[in-house]
Amino acid sequence: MKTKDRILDIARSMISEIGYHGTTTAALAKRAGISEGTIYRHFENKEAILLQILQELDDKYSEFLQTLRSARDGDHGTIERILHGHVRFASDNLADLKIVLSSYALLSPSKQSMTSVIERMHEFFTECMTRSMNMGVIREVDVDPTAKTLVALLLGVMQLKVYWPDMDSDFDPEAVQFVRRSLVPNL
Amino acid sequence: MKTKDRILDIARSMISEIGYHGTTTAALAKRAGISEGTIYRHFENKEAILLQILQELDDKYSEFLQTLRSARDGDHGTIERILHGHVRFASDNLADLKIVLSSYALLSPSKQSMTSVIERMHEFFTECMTRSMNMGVIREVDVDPTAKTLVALLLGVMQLKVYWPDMDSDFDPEAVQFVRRSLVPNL
Amino acid sequence: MKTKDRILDIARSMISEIGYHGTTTAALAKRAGISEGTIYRHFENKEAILLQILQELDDKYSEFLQTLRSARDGDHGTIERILHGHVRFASDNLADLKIVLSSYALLSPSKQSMTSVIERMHEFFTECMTRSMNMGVIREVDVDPTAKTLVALLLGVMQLKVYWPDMDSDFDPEAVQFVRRSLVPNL
Amino acid sequence: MKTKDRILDIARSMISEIGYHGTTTAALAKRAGISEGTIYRHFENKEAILLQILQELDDKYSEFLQTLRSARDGDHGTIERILHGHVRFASDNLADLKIVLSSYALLSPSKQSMTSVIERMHEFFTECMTRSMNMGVIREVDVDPTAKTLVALLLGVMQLKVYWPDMDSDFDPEAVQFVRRSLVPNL
DNA sequence: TATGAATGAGAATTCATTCAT
DNA sequence: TATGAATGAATTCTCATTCAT
Repeated sequence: MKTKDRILDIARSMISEIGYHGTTTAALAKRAGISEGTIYRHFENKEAILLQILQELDDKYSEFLQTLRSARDGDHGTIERILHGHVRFASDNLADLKIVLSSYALLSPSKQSMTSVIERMHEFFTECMTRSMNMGVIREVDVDPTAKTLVALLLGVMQLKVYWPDMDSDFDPEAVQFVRRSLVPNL
Repeated sequence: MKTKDRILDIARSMISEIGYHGTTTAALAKRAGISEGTIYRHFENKEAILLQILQELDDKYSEFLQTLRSARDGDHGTIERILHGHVRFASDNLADLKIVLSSYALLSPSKQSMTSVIERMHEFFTECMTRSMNMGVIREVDVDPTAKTLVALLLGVMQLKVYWPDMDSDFDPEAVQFVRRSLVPNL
Repeated sequence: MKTKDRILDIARSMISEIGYHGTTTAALAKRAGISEGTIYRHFENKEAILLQILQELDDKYSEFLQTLRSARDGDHGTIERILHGHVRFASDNLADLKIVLSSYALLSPSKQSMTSVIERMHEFFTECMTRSMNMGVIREVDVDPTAKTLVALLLGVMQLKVYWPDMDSDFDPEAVQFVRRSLVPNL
Repeated sequence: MKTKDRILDIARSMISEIGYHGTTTAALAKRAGISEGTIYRHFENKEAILLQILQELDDKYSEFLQTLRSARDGDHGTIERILHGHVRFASDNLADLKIVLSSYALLSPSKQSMTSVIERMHEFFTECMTRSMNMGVIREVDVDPTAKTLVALLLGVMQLKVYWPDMDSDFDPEAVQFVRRSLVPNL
């Protein structure tokens, strides 16, 4: 693996475990088996490492939404697919999510990144729900605040996944059922 | 106000705004109008300040649950009351929640505190839902994972409240409706 | 002596000997018998130390000019007094001058400080020469460029004093004579 | 141009603009369009680059003195020629002079180089003035200190040229006149 | 000759904590 | 209780120099 990628990899796991401030360049270099100066050949400063991690997550989410969009067909399965997809996306990117969730209050790049994800998520949900409502596969609800509710639910699910990892097992399918019961008529 | 309380107060607002690491003892002392040494008359170290803030939040939540418990009567209104109550509790303690949410990944006392709140919340929801189910006012659902789903939803709502304050207005009632539709039969 | 003054004192001698960049905060602290952190209780950063030294030199020069102005009487002695005064001022503030001369190309505060001194010196010479010419005690010369010549001469004298200290002894009086011969008629 | 010369050229302009310490090998390599390692193919270390620049200035000055010496004829024009020549030499080698003037307090090679130039200048002036005095074209003065005064004047003129470039225009001829008035009898 | 990634010693600066008054 | 000067370990970042290719 290229040195730059090794730095990113180690940084990802360290920041997700002990936070941005707890991750010192000295410790990062040591764990990556390189000298401290080498970090600065690959990144302008420590924040740039965080930035790149966040950017990559942003890109991965964009790509994920792209996939969902292209697969969406409006039939009964859509909502499940969207929710399951998001829950899965969260599982696949736990470390990155941990980083965003734990740092976005403190570091402006993190905040921007998180806000961008949230807004795109909200927009996507609004879009899907409008479609589904027009097709009659979900109840008539106030789209915007309901989309926000879904965003909140998914944010919370991620939080629990990240910080209470023991409860994973039986939780996701029920969350999806919970949403289905609320949105799909005649269940 | 006693010096100790002033320190706590300033610390609360500073930590919630700029985080635990961003809050230096020097700045804290300056804003509190005391000398740096004085902080250490009242707290063993910086972490002890955070600890006390978290403990107070913990206590406030215990008290809040107590109130909910004593008011609970199992009739149709219960779920709304619980949810509204929690949403309100979040609004009333925004600064503290911001502190927990932004620091619990990084500092073990914060993590413990958060875990304790989550567990009690989960336990409380389980309790309430079991009761309500026995009384027939909510559908038959798998209690444990559904309680987790509710915890997740509330966690997410808090997050949005804390970090996306613009969306507050129309959001809470719809979230409650969302849950009601999912849980209350024949709506 | 107060800690701040001790820092300034040691800094003055170190910077004049080994330059601004050569003077590390670590060495400065060691020689001042304090810890490195203490420096930053008294100065915002390293440059602030240099700034203060320069400011003090600036003030001393202002005061010096004030003295010269109040003592000036326009008789034959004036030119000698001004030149001798400046030469003496240079001797009395060798360390500071060494600092300005060696750093003013590189550090903007130093440059500003030096420019300010040069401009005031030039202005003062212009003033004195105009007076003296009106009184007929010096020849009719083009005042402005001649004042610049005097500034240059004094700058050069300082340089030699600073960097070729062995030649001091017999040099100053002759420099004054040199100027007298050029400016005073019928010598 | 050979790589080595390119390095020297870029180094000259960079050091004269931002100083020796400000000129990093990384920036130097970048501006020269070569890799950092290449610098060390041509120079043992960073100081060696400075050394060579100084040596070249030294050589240029030797050559310049040679020219002056061979052109000297002792008649009335000599003093003007020497002074004008030096002023011109300064103008022609501004960047190098800036380097010496700004670094000779800090780096021993620079100091040596400067001392050598000053001493040769002093020696040359002594020589010329002795000759001229014997021929009766200048007044009877104490040669050694007067030569030092001339050195000082020229040093100062260079300083002003280098650091107060706006005043150039009308200054040089007057400086020469200033010296003539002081040294040439019956003016 | 040339490269450029890697080095590591050292620089400035920060900050929680201590302690004599 | 309160002060505030002093501490010193830790942190981020720089940069001349090396060396395998």
